[in-house]
Amino acid sequence: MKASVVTIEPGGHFCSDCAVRDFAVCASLDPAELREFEHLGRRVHFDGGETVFSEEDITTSFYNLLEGVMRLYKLLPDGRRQIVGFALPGDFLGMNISGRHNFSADAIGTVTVCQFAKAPFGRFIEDRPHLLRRINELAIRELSQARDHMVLLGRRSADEKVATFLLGWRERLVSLKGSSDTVPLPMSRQDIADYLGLTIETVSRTFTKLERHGVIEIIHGGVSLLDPAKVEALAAA
Amino acid sequence: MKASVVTIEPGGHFCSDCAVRDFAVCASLDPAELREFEHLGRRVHFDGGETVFSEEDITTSFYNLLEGVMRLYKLLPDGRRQIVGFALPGDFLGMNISGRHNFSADAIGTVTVCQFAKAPFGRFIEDRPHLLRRINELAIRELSQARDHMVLLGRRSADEKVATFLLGWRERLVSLKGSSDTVPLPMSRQDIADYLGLTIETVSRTFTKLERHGVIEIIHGGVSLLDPAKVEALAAA
DNA sequence: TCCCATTTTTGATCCCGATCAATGACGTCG
DNA sequence: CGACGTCATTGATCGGGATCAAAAATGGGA
Repeated sequence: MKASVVTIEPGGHFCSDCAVRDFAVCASLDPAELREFEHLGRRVHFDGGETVFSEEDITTSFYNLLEGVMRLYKLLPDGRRQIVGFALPGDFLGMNISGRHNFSADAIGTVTVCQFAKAPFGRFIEDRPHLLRRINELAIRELSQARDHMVLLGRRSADEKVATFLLGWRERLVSLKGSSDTVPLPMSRQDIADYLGLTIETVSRTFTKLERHGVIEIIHGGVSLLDPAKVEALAAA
Repeated sequence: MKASVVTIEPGGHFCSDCAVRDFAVCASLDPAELREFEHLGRRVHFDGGETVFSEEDITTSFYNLLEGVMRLYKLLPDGRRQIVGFALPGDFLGMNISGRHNFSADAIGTVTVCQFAKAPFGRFIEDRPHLLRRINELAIRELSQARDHMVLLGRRSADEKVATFLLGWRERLVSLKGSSDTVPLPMSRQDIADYLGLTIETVSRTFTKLERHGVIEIIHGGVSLLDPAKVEALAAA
């Protein structure tokens, strides 16, 4: 994990043709507000493996993910890692009440974020309840996902975990890029293991087992769901 | 789990002398608003074991817990249960975006809630951004707790889980009732197991082991922390 | 192209926590 | 008070997933 070397894009970007305009926080803003909002955020790039912010860092910015995938995780003092989620375009990161981030966030592959300084963003929200409502909506959705993930971590077997992960990840990609039985997996096996509360070996073995049974095909950078119904049956169990 | 037979208190309750006035959602309301707010909620009692609302039920009310403890949980189709949290006085329940509750909630022992019909409550929030901000704050705090719990479920050993649970539960009680090394545990061993992603036997054995080592004393309806530092050491590991 | 570092897969073995089973401790009701 | 139902504890055994170890695949970079 190297130091976070960011590159700042020159100007010339407009919220109105932003890729996540319609489903990120900014979806709640009207065209006039959007022009004002535009001045608050700036696009920043991160390379794969770079850390965007760390747990316990004082929060100075919020982030709107525009492109790429991020892993969000917490570490125990002895180095054990739990990935609490993967962020995709449209996800809004950095909200907290302690003034510090409560998890770390790394880029997986190249990432583009829209970065907002905390204070100006806070002032902008102040008299725009619809934006606050939007943020609240996103928080509540995340909370629901977090609870689902607790069930997975606490009560599901390795097979169920992997099957549930594949379906859930596919579902999220579907809503971004449309339906497909080919599921790209930009994250490493170790990332998947740390997300599912397993070891890398168990994840690898489970993938291999699913492939042997003709349920999936392991392809470069992802898997292909040969028998989606079977995957769903495994996840439902 | 019997049918939820509720008893509705007669009138005569005032938000101004409500026990949770200062730290629940209503903490964000000024005295004038509070008088209006008063008409929206009504106090309802539940006996131990009664279900206040169920996962997948259409949300018709929100709840502000006034007295008692609740278990919040999700069930898998085959009956496995994951408790996603315990609610204490001041906790606000029922927010969701799907229009359905995404977990079930039972009373553990006798419980009093302040129940709000969804529509009037929604209307009341509409032009009161400070209340919305308060709700958002509570959601974000819960999200942070949810992430902490994911780390526990995915990456901690049984001993660590139990020690972390005891400390976390004590901490929550401290902020309600003040400090004490005696930790009341109103929930059953099965509840604790389903919260920690363990079996009842493992929870029981871990308690016994901690007692044998002189770390805790198991008392009627709870435990006493004989060596809090040792418990913290176990939880930190 | 080959080399070397990293990641993934596969194999062998172990152990923590689950499961199966029985006993003990309460509380409640007749 | 004693019988019974529920919950908690304890014991014996099992097994899923972890750990330890090595081989295979992948991917840059010179």
